[in-house]
Amino acid sequence: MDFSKILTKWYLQNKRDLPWRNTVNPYYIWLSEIILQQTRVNQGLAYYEKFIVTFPTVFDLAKANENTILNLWQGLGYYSRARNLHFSAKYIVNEQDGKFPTTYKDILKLKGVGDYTASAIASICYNEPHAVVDGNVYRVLARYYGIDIPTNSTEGIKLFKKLAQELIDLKDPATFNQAIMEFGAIQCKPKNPDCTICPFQNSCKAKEEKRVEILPIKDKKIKVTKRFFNYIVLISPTDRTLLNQRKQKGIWMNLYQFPLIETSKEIDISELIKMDELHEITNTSNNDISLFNKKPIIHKLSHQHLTVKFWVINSGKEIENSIPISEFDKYPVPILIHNFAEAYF
DNA sequence: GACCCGTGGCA
DNA sequence: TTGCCAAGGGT
Repeated sequence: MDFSKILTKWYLQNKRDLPWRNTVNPYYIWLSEIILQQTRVNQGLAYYEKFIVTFPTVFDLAKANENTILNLWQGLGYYSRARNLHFSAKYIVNEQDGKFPTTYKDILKLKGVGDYTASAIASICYNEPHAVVDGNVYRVLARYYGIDIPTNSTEGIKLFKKLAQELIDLKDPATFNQAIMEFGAIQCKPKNPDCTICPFQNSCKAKEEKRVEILPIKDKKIKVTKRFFNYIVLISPTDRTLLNQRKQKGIWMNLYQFPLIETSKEIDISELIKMDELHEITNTSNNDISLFNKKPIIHKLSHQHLTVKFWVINSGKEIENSIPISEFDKYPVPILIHNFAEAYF
């Protein structure tokens, strides 16, 4: 039996029952694929269910406010996915008469859709034989063929796409694509795969050479920037607080947060009260300041380590442009801010 | 081509 | 505790 045959047989016996596997509606498949980018199935599942209930059609998604969409996306990370999803929904409705693109080439034009996602949608919904290459596929192929070319190098990206494209079952690309990803997720796992029950145990190059644990190779470690955040949580006598929207490019774009004072190192209260930025925010000589978290919160993002302090200030008077604390949940916020609010409010 | 973008699970 | 990595894509 060839690779595709063995793989498909394994898949039909071992696949999970996932909601997006019961439809070929391109809108639903698109939603699921965007949600699952760089995200584990278990983490994305609840978000998929929320989205299809809240936005049953692309028209519902297109006409929603961005805040509503970001609010539903809250906690999932990589928020540009949500902004691009909204942008593309509006494009489909306003410029394509609400009709989802039907070819790989046209699907690829959607913002937030790259080669992987276009291949997934085109194969699952329209039976186009474009091979998907995600983290699972890199791992399966690197091990099966014993390839130590870095998967994130230009050469690697090209090579693995070519290999996947050669292997794909032209008669049923949808099943092949989902099978190889599922195989990578369940059987050919990153750590401690049980090769004794693998259907490829007699043909896998990495198994033969005892290199399963070291493959695939990935080069370049990402540089992590350290930043120091001081959030100023103003509380008015009538239980109102101040939120700002992050408009600049960078992390958490378009999400909300408390007024932020960023410093080059950790600061204490004596340093804080000397800062002009603080007085611009409080609009008064400060009086009632307390630190919420005695030990700074270390919030780790893929490229940044944040050291965060929440400074709570009772303003003693009304706050301009403030919002009722009771309406806090209406605003999309980073999980860091959400966790603070959960604990404090 | 290099760098940026979140969050959570796991060993 | 730390590093890895997850159904990637944009700039």
